[in-house]
Amino acid sequence: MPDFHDLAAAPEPAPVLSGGPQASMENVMQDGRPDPLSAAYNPADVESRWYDFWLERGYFTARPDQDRERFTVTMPPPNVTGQLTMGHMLGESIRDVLVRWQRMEGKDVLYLPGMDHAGIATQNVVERKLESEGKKRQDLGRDGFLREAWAWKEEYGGKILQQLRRVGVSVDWSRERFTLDEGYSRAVLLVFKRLYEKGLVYRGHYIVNWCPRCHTALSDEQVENQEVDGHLHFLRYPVKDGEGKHITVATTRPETMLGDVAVAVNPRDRRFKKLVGKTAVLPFLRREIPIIADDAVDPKFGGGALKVTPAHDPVDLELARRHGLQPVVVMDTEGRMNENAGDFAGLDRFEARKRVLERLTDLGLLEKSEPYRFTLGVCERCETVIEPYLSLQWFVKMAPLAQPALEAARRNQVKFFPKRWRKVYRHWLENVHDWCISRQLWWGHRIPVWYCRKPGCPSTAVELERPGPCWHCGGTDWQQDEDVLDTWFSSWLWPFATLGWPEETADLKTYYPNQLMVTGPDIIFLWVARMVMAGCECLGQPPYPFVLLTSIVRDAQGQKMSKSLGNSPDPMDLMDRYGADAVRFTMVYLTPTDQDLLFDEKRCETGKFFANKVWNAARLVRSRLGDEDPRGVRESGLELQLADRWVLSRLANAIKDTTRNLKTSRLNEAANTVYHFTWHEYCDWYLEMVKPRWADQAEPRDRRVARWVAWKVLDGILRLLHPFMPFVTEELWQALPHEGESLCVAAWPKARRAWYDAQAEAQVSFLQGVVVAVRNLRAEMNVPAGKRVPVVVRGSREQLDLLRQLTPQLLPLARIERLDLAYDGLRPPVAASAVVEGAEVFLPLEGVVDVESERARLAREADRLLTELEGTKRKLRNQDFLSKAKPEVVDRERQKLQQFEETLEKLKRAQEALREAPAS
RNA sequence: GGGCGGAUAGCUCAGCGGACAGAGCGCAGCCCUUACAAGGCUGAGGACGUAGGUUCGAAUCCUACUCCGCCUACCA
Repeated sequence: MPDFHDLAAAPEPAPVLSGGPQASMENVMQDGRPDPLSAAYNPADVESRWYDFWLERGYFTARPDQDRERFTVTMPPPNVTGQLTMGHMLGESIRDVLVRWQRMEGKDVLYLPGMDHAGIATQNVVERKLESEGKKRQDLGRDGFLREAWAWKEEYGGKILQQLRRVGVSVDWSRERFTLDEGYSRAVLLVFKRLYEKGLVYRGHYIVNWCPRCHTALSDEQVENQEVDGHLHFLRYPVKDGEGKHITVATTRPETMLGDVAVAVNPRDRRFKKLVGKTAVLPFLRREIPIIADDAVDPKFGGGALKVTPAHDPVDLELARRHGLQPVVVMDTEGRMNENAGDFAGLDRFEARKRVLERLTDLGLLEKSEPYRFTLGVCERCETVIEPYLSLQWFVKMAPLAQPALEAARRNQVKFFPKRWRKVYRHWLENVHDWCISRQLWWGHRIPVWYCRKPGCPSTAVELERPGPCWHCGGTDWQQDEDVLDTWFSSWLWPFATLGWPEETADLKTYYPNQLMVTGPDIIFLWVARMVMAGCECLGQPPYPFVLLTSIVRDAQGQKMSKSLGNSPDPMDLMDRYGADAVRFTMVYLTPTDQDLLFDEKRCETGKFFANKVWNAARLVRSRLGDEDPRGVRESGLELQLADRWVLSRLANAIKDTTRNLKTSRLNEAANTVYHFTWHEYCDWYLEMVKPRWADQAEPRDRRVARWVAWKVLDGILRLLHPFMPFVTEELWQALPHEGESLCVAAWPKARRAWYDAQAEAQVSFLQGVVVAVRNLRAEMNVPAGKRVPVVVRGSREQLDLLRQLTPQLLPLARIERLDLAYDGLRPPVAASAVVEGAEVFLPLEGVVDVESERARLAREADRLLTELEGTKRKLRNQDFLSKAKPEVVDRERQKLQQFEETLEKLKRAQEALREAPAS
């Protein structure tokens, strides 16, 4: 077995189950020794054991010095404030499946973990903590607060990473990164500086999304849109010298009228022709504001006139700038009306809205209020209503950065799976707005911009360190910008800043670009697109060639799982109750390729029961292996039986399908393939068929074959399953004869060409048909489950020979007492019967069976077949079908016809035979 | 307003041009058969959202519609 890691010095693996100290179960193996594998699988017991073992052996540590193909994936860094969610659980399961699979394929794997400092979220948490102590961040000052935040990070920050260990993620902890650690911070500041120098970072007064509760600006992507039922209010502004005339504007935010500087109408709107150029008088403040004409005004909306509030609306700001109008800010950073709001100063914006409406009503200036449905922006962190707010902020000019990112996708240098997300990505990049990156917070990367404080000196320096003397005035009194950078301004560097960039580290050279990104489609804009932009900008190539977008986890009602809704189970609790393997497997097994995952925790039983099934299959094989060591056995020297050839062929197919599904990112299909093969082929059929060959009285040479095949296939199953269920598979693999020291570095199985055996598959499929037919007849005829029955089969010589060969293995499968093969062509006089691939299976009645019900059953069966037959005949009578359909399709139809006719013929004879039978 | 998904068994999904439409869970019946009751066997259950069209043939391709979900947008 190839050994992919430099582990020559590693000692033998701990004999965990091979008679280890925990072997305390009462089960006894055939040879009388106690069996350490308990009858019921206990995940907690097993799962606590292996993670440290893997870590100690360094299996997860990437080795860039080795000459192997590499496979690099970075973990989307969870927030330091984080709690493991079901979304993480899914993402981590998927990533770890792929990573473990690639490791078993022999690649040099780097799965890099880390955390995000999560500016707003963390600052909120720390502020809340201070609040509970009766303190505010301002009391501590900036440095004091940061000390507090770091202390908090040290204490709680790694909690989610601890939780991830529980999941079993095979990450390289030696390369763990934090977006606020020293080297990483340097990379962030450097990118800011470089973009500034290229003119792609600029500072300016614009309308930003302001959260009055978090006291900071947000990017567009950090605002969530909610549909709300509100009102559209129609306000009347008196026209100066208008002889009592008014102009009516419509708004959902009446309080912003206090910041109005104009009323705008569409220049082509005849209704207002005479008013353009006149002056309106703003109620309360008596401010005289011009009535202007601008194309941006939609004459069909509201009354056709737009109130212009440049300090509180982006469209209005642009419009005002076109007309040289000065904005008036009427709110403070808390969302309260400020001194420009006249009598309303000091009121909260919503209170002010109420009062404005009341007083307008009193003055007869509120024309009407109509119910109106519109979208409202709320802060993604605290759900506070966002206030569009004019302020001085830093921005990234996005269009130039977007071009290479678009190009990369166009050239397929970045591919998306499922494909449709590419469109989403492209659409966003094509319409991207500039990115507001300054945040009025303390926790984060402080903006590396310095302003000379000498009065009148205009110097601004962008430097990672405090600059030397001012080149303009010679002063040294620099004031650093108070703001920090948006968290995503650091996250977008994740695929390479984690590898040491901007230093030319060995890691960077080896592991950039990464091979894969696995994340949720909800952060394509926020993160994925930006990472591609940053990768192209900083390293000249995209950070990874492939993005796998996972399902979003929702509850059974389709609602997104979230803490606030309380509809998300705690993954830790699930793992306690079902086992980490079970939850992992279930998530992957359930996740649809291109849809959200509606999750119900009860589904974890699928994984739990499956783990138990595998556990027990291994227990069986292990006990029947006796003291035989199958490892030395040469496959070529074995005389394989039909069942052996069949199961090896099925294994080959399972390996092929699982591997293909992993390659094409159909993880659920991959899980499904292993599940089905293990349970419904290996366990249900092979292990059942092989049991008689293990018996004491069985022929020793063949017993050896049966043992070897059972072991070999199980070994293959454990390998295939390991990425999905790392703990239980390692436990079992160690407990069975194995080569190498850990399953997680064992080779991914290869399907041997010689294993494929179409003939064996066809033959076993026939035998299964016979068994199922007998079971079916028994059930239909209400034969008591425990009763053994005689069975007679008529059929071709080949069919009968096949049955004869396998008779001993077949009998227990259908509780058959005696299998009579009618080489003489005789049929039992009175029997229930079924047809399998042309062969007739008889369950002689002999009082066991009710003749009437068998007649009815046969009639039903014949009826059904007749319908089929008719359909086929109809097709074959159709000239168009015969001439236009593909020849092989026509041919298949002819075969069907023949088969139906034969079967029907046999059913009829069975019916005739019963007609002569005495009623029971 | 634009865009994207979805609609198939009670539930969650697979099938995406040719044989009575499949799986898992759930349900019903029978079984504690010495790996597993976290198990085994058997079974019931479906106008493939609606209406048209293309085709020898449609759950599958096209068009329209209905209903759900998501994303996006400077009609205030």
